[in-house]
Amino acid sequence: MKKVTMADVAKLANVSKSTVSQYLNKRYEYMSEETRKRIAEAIEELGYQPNVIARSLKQKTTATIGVIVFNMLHMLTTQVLHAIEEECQKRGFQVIVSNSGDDPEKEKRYVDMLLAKQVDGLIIFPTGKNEEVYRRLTAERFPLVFVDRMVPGVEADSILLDNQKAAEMAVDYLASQGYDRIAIVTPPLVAHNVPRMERLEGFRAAMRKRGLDVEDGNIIAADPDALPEVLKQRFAEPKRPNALFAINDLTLMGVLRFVKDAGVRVPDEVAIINIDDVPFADIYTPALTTIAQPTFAMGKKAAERVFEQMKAKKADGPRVFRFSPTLMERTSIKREKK
Amino acid sequence: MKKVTMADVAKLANVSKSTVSQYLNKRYEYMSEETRKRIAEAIEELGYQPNVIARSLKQKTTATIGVIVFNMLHMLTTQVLHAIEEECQKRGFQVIVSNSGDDPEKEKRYVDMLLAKQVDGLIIFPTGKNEEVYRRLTAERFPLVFVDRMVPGVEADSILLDNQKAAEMAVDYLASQGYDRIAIVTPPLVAHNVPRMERLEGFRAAMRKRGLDVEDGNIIAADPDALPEVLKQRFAEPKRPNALFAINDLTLMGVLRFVKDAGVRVPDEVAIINIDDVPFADIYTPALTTIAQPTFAMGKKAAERVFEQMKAKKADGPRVFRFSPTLMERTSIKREKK
DNA sequence: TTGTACGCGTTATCAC
DNA sequence: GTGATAACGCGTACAA
Repeated sequence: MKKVTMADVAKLANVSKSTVSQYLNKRYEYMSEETRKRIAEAIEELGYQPNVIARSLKQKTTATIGVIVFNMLHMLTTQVLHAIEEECQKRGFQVIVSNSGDDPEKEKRYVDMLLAKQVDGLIIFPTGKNEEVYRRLTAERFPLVFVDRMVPGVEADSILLDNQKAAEMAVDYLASQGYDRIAIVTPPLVAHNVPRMERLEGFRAAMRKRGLDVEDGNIIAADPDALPEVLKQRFAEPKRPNALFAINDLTLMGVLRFVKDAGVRVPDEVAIINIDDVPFADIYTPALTTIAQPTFAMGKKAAERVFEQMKAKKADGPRVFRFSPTLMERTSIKREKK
Repeated sequence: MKKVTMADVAKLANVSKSTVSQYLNKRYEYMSEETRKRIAEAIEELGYQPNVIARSLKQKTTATIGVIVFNMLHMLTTQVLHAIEEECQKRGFQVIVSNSGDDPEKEKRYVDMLLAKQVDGLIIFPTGKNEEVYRRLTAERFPLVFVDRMVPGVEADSILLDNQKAAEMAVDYLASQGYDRIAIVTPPLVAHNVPRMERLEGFRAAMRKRGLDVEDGNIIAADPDALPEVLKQRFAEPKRPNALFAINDLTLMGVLRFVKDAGVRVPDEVAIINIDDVPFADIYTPALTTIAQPTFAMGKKAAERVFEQMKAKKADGPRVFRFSPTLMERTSIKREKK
């Protein structure tokens, strides 16, 4: 069934393969009205579908880009992916998605597989622990864009949230409403996780600027699962925080779990703000004030950059794109406190 | 850089392309220890990467499957996709993801594109409005699996929730706790959307079995956006429902929006249950009782079926796989009411 | 305007 | 054991 080839069409239309090829590539000027019609009919009759593989072999381009993410289940990933896919479809490209599960070994394997499949570009949500692999790519000027995290020492386009600003936004808003004992809640801090560190740094800087203390006890780092317990302990100590800044949606879940279990009232006893605009933010009680990432714009940009790199064979210098977060003011923070 | 080909390796190792090919396909018996070593070295030295495209052209198989979903942003989609990807990676396959946005035209285009790219199989979350396309596929015995929705009249493997059972589960649980005025909340009912109809049917059947009335006013169908308003009106009428059964996560959001805005207390004034285990179910107050779909198992099965179809060239008869939902008992329903 | 011949990188089939 | 040589399906000079 699928064995209909150009040759078959040519034969039926009484022309040569090359003419059919011309037709397929819309170079109609090179043929008579007559033959054009015959070819069209032949194609229709046979239900001919060009074999993209054969074309790729010749042209060394597959109209496919590879995306490797470190966690497919993250909402951010889903949304960015969605935008990437949309942007690619517009250009007739398709997307191969791979999930590294944050495992550098897997990530490396997938890069190789994707390369072997001759993808025209790569968008990676990097584990961050494969410098050599990334570098090999950039050295060859292979179209590459990092998303969400960036890799120090690797010169590639990177699409990132303006993490410092996001943290600052949180602190500023909280402080402006009169909160002074603000704690940051984060997954364990690891140096290679740039955004995490940037958010912490932004937090520190903003607190300093506002003349607020950052006590050690108010940097709460724990795995999401352990978080409720850790928070419980912290709240048993003196000088409880009166505001919690969750660094992402996962830690937010830990925070919410805690306030629910411990019966801590929001925002009366503690205010909550977080990065990532979770879908249930405004049906939650109280509605959650959040700092949203422009996920769609980020995905779109990522795709655009790959295409630009594909076009411009010369490297126009890797760039870092910082996207501004948006404060979604709701009610998990009391206004004008004090 | 990437132009290292088999010929280069062959030259460097002083053998012919065929021998290199043998080596690559691990047919070591056919060569001396000696040459084998030389080839290995040559490959290493040149950093040779086989060109999968060329191989595909010859073998007519791409180790790639295509997935077309109707809404990439749905959580169900994400989770099923994740399982599919994992299952494919195990077998060295990769996944091209396309989003139809529930637009039949787009869906059709993507099927064609994917076919042109010679994918070895297709997993589709179907719009349901492309019967001819689907049928063309099954007629050619092309490996095809439907997920989430099924298409009447098209004989293909389908991975589905046991929708009747899910609805029954909701009604049974609600009834067993003493609720009698149960309303079903759903997006607009359209005939080609099989799961939606099945859930409604299951609801009706279960109510009948329990001897409960289904008043017209208690079948609440509206677009998610309009839902809060529609519910508000319904609750202004006499004989309010004392329990709401949301058919999926989207309508659940509408329901929650409504109870929040209208200040209706859950579960005191109205109980809530829904299909789809939303991530915030147990940090919500009250914790949401839900009926979870085994998304991971469903995705895994979908992938497995494609592979089985690929293997067994003869059609072993299309099958429908019904997955049993799980009741996640939480607190949005009062126990032992009355 | 249309046809011929060759190349793309592999694999398969035979000889040697 | 190893090596020519012919496919695979399409694009493209170049010739006609």
